[in-house]
Amino acid sequence: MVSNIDSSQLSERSLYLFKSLVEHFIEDGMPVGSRTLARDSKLNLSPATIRNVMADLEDLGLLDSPHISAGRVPTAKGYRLFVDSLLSVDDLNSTEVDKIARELAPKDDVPALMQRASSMLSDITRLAGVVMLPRPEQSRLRQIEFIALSARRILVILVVNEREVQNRIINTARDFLPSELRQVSNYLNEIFAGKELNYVRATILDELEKMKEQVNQSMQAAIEMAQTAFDTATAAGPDDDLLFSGQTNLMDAAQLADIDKLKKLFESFNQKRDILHLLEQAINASGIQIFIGEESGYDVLDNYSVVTAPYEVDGQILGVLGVIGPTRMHYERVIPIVDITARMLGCALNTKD
Amino acid sequence: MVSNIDSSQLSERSLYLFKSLVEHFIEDGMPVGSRTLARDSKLNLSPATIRNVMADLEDLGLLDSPHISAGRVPTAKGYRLFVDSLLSVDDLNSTEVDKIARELAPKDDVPALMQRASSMLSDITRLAGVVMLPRPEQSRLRQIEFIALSARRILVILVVNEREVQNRIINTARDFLPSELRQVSNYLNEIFAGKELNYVRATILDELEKMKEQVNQSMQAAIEMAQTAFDTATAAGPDDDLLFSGQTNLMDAAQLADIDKLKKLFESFNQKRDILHLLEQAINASGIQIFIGEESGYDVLDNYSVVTAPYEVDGQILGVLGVIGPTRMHYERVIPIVDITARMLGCALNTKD
DNA sequence: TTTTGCACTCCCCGCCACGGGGTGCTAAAT
DNA sequence: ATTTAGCACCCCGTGGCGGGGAGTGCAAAA
Repeated sequence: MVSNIDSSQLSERSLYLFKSLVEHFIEDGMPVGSRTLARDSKLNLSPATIRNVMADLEDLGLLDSPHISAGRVPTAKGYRLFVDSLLSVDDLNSTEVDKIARELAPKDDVPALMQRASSMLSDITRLAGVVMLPRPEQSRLRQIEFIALSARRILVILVVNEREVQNRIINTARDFLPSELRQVSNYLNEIFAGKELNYVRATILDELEKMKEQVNQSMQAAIEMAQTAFDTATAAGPDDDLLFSGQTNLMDAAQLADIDKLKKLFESFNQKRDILHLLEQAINASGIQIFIGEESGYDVLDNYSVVTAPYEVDGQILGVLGVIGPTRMHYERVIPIVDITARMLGCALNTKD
Repeated sequence: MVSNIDSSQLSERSLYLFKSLVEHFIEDGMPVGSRTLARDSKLNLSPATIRNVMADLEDLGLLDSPHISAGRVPTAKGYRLFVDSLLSVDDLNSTEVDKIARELAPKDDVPALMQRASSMLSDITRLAGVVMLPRPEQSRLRQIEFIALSARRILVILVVNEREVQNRIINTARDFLPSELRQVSNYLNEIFAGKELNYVRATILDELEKMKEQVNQSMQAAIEMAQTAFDTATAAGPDDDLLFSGQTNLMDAAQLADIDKLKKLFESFNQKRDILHLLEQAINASGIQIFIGEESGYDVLDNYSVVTAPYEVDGQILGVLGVIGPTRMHYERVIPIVDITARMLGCALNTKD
């Protein structure tokens, strides 16, 4: 982060050479030296000249050499410059766009849709895909119903956001009749309908608690049941709000040395914590967001980049999706894919409501 | 499978040596030769003698030598003999038993319990754990309810096996009043309650179809709705009936060559198909079941073993759980762990009902 | 400012030698 | 008839050595 390089600070030529170097490296993963660069770039420059330029770029922290006398390799800072200022994004080949559109047709329920979005991302990019599900804070309660399983075991059904359904089973201290349950749910629906889930939890339940003495017995029961229901509801929430797929794609080029890092990365996929935090950062900065290597602040991501885009419905951001792969990835391809997938997912979610 | 070796076909001594060889190899993963074996076994035999024995064992297909002049390594057939006749199973250290018991305390819903069982297995064995969820065939429908989301969108709730809940949203051709829905669900509950899900799908729905003309309009609606509900219900079923965990444990010892196999294995975890089939085989043979290497018939499992045990409630097998790891695993530890986890899971499921 | 020339560095590869751990076989010992 | 000793042999892993290749930095020429 310290002193990022701005493209205006460098000559046209340096930038051009830098760009081709990065492209070259992304292509075949080997440190690239002055000779190769001299050969491949249209500029008719001798290797020596290019060496000078490269030395300057190295001083600026854009390049690194694994050893003296190997070629140069882009640093995280280098990728940053490349991605921010130098990258010319591919136009997506229309069969791919079609494929995305087809897969994300709004034909079934939200979780399945999300799952397909994630698989899509990994399939097309041949990297790992990730989709962050809409955070529960943004879910509005639409309806609450109670069904008696037996006299004291009651199934609570929360309908959220028009399409999501959550269930809990709660055990009550005393028996309830079906008619009583209907009363309770009517009462709660009146209070809760349209409210935000967290708001319900944080505020309304407290208020209800306070007025508990002033209402009749049925309503007291209602309040208690609501409390238990939302209590257990909290617990189940933030567990599976990340959907990964295609992790195995990352095993492709893995060298012996990498496998250890890869293991750590996979573990952090399982724990979800780090990745979740990262995506939460991305949720606010609307538009494509790219985290390169350890600059993300999570050292499991050393040597890996994350490309994210938020998806939204009616201008309201619901979540984030993206792709995780080696820093040395084809950004020019990945970026538009992530971008368009986010848009299409937004559409798919929209038309369903 | 061709001509498995029976321990009675071999001399006491051969068996003893074979056993120590396997143990030795499991311990440190290197081919073991006559010298080492002569040194470590209490028998006072010269390496030469042991070489003779080993040559015999190799002829029987129990051992293999990676190259002439490396030590010997057990074959799948060898492991089979070892596991079937030679293995002395560890007593579980009581802190581990406690841990399992604590984690599998029946404190919450079935999916979470299953998930914890899987994590447990992988944590304690340091291998990959897998739990197969109760197959839908064995689920009895307990209750069916309809909730109106709007006039034409109806939430169907299936309560299955006392504790599982499934939801679908269906769209109807005409409007329904809540009172009408109550009628419908009463009607369907009367017919369906206690029936097996698949049976309902396969048989009852057909019968209903036939008698459709003879009943009144409400009942016709009921029949139609039941049809749609169970239609969509089928689709969602067999997707996530396997819970894996601790896959990353398998990356520990992975050599460069292994990583390719490992990738294939991980991919088959994702597709679930092969593993599912394997576990389905295990569901009938009650008790611990061990699949060694490619003898399972799935070549992704080449060099990996699967140790499984069915878990049951009231003598009724609900599913299978197990552990996947390199053929070279500590069976004497893994087996009792899988065994006891299956039992405890059974208990946990039982006390909840 | 760019290029040429040069000395230098480092990795990679093949080669060789060698030691260690193993083997099979045969002949001797028990 | 087993078991052991001895022997020749195998083959992997390591380490040292040399050369070729790719790349570098620097100084001097263009």
